[in-house]
Amino acid sequence: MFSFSEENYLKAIFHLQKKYSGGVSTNALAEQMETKASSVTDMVKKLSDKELVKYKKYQGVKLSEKGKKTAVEVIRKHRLWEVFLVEKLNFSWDEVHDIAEQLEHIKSAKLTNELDNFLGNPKRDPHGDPIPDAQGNFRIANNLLLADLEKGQTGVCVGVKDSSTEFLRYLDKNHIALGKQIHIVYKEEYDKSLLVKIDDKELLISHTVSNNLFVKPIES
Amino acid sequence: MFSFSEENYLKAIFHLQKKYSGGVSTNALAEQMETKASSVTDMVKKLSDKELVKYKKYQGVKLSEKGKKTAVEVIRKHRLWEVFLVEKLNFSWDEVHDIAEQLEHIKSAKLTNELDNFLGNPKRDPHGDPIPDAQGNFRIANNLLLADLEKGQTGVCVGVKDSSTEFLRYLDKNHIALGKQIHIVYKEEYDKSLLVKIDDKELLISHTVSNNLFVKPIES
DNA sequence: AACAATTTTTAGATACATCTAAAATATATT
DNA sequence: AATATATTTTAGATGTATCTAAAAATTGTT
Ligand SMILES: [Mn+2]
Ligand SMILES: [Mn+2]
Ligand SMILES: [Mn+2]
Ligand SMILES: [Mn+2]
Repeated sequence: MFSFSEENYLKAIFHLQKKYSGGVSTNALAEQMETKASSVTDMVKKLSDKELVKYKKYQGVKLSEKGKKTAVEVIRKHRLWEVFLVEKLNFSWDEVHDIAEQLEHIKSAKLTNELDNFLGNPKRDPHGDPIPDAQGNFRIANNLLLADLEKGQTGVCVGVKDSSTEFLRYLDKNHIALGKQIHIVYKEEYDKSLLVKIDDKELLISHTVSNNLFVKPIES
Repeated sequence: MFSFSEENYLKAIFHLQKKYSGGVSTNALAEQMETKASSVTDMVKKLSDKELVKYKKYQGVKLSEKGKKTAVEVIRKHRLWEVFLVEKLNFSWDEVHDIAEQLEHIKSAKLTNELDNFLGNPKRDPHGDPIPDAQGNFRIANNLLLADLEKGQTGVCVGVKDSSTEFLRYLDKNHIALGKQIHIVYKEEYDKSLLVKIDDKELLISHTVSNNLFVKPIES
């Protein structure tokens, strides 16, 4: 099959395509992969030879159907393993990413699908990111950010956009977790900071934070 | 840490040391690793530089304490993952080895130890092989082979020496499994074949088979 | 349109793990 | 002890993934 490196590039291109829909630039990929542009060019040529991406010199890359399928399979494995680590092995949500980076490369369709069943076919990983099914379909969408809600609205926290250890620990510290209701008491126009109410306690959060929290608004 | 390749060599040396206690020869290692003697020499030099093995030209290799510790850690992971696959994910004992070959290289002490606890700290893997604890101690020994028992004796099947798919499927077909009692009705001196009784049914097995089954004799 | 700055590619090098073929060493046989 | 055979090592090559430095192409600015 494909090497770890190839799979990691495919995953990175998949994520960057959301932002750069006209084609992912060499530099953008280099930054994401924490490597040099020249290395990216080398790898992109190889992926192109294997028909995993469409690539024309100086014009960036896009995933082919085959490339997209492979990327989604890797993402599926990554997120299922994260659920396993948190649900079954007592890991906290800020500890699982690096291990999932390793586990996502294990090759066995049966393993992936049995793991999925064992975990009860979860639709989201511990950070609220959607888990594609065995056919590669994402069954839910992360729509709204907390920053998009208005004063008076309430949303249930369903995911995080930033899943860095730092952000996750900030959330833990302030008792913000997936499933919690967040009510917007006041929105400061100047810096877009929010005064919110969680578990009947008031908390002031910055736009940086509210812009990294996905919510599902509640009808009121 | 160490590369997959380095870890696989350490594991192979560990297993071969039982047979070649005076030092594992380059050719023996090459055969085990399914590679060329020249490749083995290259790798052995690298392992020696890293002080994982003791090596003198033309005299074979032995694991250092550090090398042995690393090998045992890899074996621990391999066998724990095999238990996980069989006990939790509905794999049969002849399907797990190749996947465990991948999973044994995942680097996370916490993962290994949490997995161990999750599985109830098993002492044996699905093939009856002993699983070392977090300190590297094997808590049980595979002592006797069925072929070593005499006419009239009974043993409980506790492990397999050969864990190839072919042998495991042969055992399944003949309803021989770990935990089963095997009584020796008659031993043919000419070819060492055995007439045994399992679940009150008689079965004729060859020396090849009886020499690959570990048993714990029952007092009678 | 010309020049400057940025981006991207190419050329050439390094490290790893492997190979083949040849040389060196050790072991077995007469 | 000399010779033949087997084992092991060395020398040199290949493929992958990475890097630095230089060249080429694109984009932005006067
Ligand atoms: Mn992750
Ligand atoms: Mn990865
Ligand atoms: Mn195994
Ligand atoms: Mn292995």
